[in-house]
Amino acid sequence: MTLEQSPTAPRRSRRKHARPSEIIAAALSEFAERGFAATKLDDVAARAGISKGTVYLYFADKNALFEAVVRQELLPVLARFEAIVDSYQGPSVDLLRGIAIRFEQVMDSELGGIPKLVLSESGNFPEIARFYADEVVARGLRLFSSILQRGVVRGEFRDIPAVDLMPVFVGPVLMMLLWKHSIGRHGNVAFDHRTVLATHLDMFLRALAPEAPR
Amino acid sequence: MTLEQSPTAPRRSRRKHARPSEIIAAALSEFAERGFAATKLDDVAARAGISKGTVYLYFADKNALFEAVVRQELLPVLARFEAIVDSYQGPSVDLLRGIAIRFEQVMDSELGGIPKLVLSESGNFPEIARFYADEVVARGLRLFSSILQRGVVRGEFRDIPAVDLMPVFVGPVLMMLLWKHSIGRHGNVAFDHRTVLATHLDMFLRALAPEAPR
Amino acid sequence: MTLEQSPTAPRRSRRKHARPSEIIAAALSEFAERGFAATKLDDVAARAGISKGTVYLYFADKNALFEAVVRQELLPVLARFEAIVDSYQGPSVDLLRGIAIRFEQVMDSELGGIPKLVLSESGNFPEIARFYADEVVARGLRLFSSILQRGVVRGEFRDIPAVDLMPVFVGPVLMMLLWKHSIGRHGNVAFDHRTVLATHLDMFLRALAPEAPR
Amino acid sequence: MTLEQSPTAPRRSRRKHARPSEIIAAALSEFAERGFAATKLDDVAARAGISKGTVYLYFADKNALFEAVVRQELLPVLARFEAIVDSYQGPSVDLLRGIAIRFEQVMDSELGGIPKLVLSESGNFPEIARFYADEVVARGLRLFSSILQRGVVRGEFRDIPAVDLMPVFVGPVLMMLLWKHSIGRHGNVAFDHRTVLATHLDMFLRALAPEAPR
DNA sequence: TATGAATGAGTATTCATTCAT
DNA sequence: AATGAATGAATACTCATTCAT
Repeated sequence: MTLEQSPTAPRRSRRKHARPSEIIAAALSEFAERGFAATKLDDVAARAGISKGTVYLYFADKNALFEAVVRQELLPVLARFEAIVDSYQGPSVDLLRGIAIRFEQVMDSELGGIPKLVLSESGNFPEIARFYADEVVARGLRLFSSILQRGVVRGEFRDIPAVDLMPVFVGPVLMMLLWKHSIGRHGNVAFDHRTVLATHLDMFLRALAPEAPR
Repeated sequence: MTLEQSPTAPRRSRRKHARPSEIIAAALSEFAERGFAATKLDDVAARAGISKGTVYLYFADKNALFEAVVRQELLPVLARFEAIVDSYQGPSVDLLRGIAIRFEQVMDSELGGIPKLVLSESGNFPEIARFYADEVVARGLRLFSSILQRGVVRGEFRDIPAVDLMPVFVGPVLMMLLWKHSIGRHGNVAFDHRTVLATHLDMFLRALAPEAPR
Repeated sequence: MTLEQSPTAPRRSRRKHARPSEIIAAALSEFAERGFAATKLDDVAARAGISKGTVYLYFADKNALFEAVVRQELLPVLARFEAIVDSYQGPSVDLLRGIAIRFEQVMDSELGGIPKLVLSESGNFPEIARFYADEVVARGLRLFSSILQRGVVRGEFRDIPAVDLMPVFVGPVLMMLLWKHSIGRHGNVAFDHRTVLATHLDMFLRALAPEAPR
Repeated sequence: MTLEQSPTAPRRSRRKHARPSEIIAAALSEFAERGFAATKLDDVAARAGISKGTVYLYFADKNALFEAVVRQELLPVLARFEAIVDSYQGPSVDLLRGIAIRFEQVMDSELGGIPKLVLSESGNFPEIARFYADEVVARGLRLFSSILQRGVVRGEFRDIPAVDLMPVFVGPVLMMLLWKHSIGRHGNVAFDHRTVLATHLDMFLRALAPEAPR
């Protein structure tokens, strides 16, 4: 009888605060899988284990949910990246390697769906696109720029404008990310993350190294 | 009888044959802008200058139209690339440069929207994704591989597996492409195609060059 | 065989122009019966003999339909009243009687539901209320005022401000109208239009007559 | 023990008994403003200063609340009117004047919204309509009839059937009432209660007066 | 009693698809 | 061939009602 007081009993109140993020997580999966328009709130709710109406207790409408997904998931990641760079002491080459490795980790989480989402929906959500461009990409660019500066100062890197270099650095990583969340799931072409990114990093650092002195 | 020679008569029948591709072109623009689900056939028809019902004279349904867009637009481009590579004679470095430049041209055409489209919709169109992976990417990989081989044989390139290298080569190009067709339209971050891709090519070739002999 | 060309054949094109007013008529009935919020567009469509979607070909949404019902049905009636008054020549007493009789006719048509509707929904449709106040009531007041003036000039009526007198004249008529479209349909109290309004008119004219000279 | 004498303790239990009528008052305002279907129980609860769930402690459902609003608010008023008439001694003309004045007072209270409500919702609540017709209107008619009788007996009024006369007497009053609670809130037509009703009463009594003997 | 989180039936609205002209 | 009016299935969103706390 007393066993009925199982540890899951206070489900209601405990879940209350978890709800928004549970919903966001479910929504991210669905949006990334099908895109905004093709995602049914019914499915989001089902995946979150709640009913349709409950979604509306926490988000005004489908758009607001979408925006929450993009905004709330990305910023913490960026902040973590910035913290790492700020506190780092050793050689810039290792810093860049560390960043690349963490990128891979993000890629393997559900978070990896967000870039695909923003890309796909920027036509329908100009504000999200602007947010992403100004808050994520621009911030990422500053971060990348500071890493480069550091390397240049320390004589480890050639001095190339960060705006021109970032797409070169990010492009292959992003491509693998998108690949994994879209086409890569089907068909028979198999890229191997590890070796691709290792190759990329090797090439990138090799090409960034200062000219060998004669 | 003589009326048949009116100047408008031939225009009609001429258009008759152009219709499908006019519709495909219109559909590509709309799909790329909004995604499959959010695109209304009304808008496609309007953009093609015809009525909604007419679309159904040429395409069974919206899905068929989408598949036609992806299939019919891409294959000719690929074929052209293959022809170029097959007939090329000079140094591999120049070949790679030439490919990169043509890539940029594709990027600037409406065709650039297709990768974004396939990416976005692969969750909803597994067949398209498979088609793209197997017919486009795999074929592109073979092409890229043959260029690399050529360079290796001629002593111009280091010998690195094409599967690992292609994402490194394509990633930055694709990224600029996607950027241009999505986020880049909004916000204040401005990448410059020319310099980014020039930087990329320079870095790539530099890193691919054989080790300088001591 | 040739009989197939029955006179109902061109149903499609003939109805096209009739559709909006058919829908408005159906909507008036439903709105008047149940009120705006409780009316289902499905029911409106069914009553008009069309499908739900068709309503949206002619009206942007439920609100627009409601506004069309109120606006398009009332103005013609008002105009007819004004025309009658303008062209009338005889004694003002008879004019007033004529007006009252026509009022009764309106009452017996579906149009009678509109005042009830405007009344009921003025809280939710301030614009409709304003339109009704300024375009219908104010115009009616001017009309009533001109009739009164006429009578005063001709020595038939005492001189009482129209703003104060109109509710006295209209109130009983309106009450019978509302009664008929609402409570009167239920319960066991039976007012008889004819005698009530005859009594009203008699009382009104009697009270409006100039003091008998001593 | 002594804590029970805290000043807040009695307030609570005092309110406990007031709750239903507080809810009814709040509901009346909301129903009158928006109609039954468009009224949200959330808003009623908020206006009553309680939570939505609490409404269900006192009323089975929204319908029951609506019926309570109409039933419980009207009957006491009617009873008061009847008491006044029963105990009145003086001239019938003054009685009628007194009734009219009290009518005005009711008009200015929230109670004035009830007729509008019953009118608007009689289509959806036949029982309410029947109740109103049989319990309120019929009873009012009896009341009015007894006043008339009194006047006729005393030689103050002409003898006109009450069924025909009541709408003439009530119509203008009701119209001002409805006006105030609906259209009159918007637009620029301004009727002045006092003078309109004074005019009405004057006209009515003048027309009801017996023919002057020659 | 009182709360307010959760539910899901009910509706407005959209849009791919059909088909009479 | 081409049209565009008509359809109705599909889906976002609301809100009365329930119930664990």
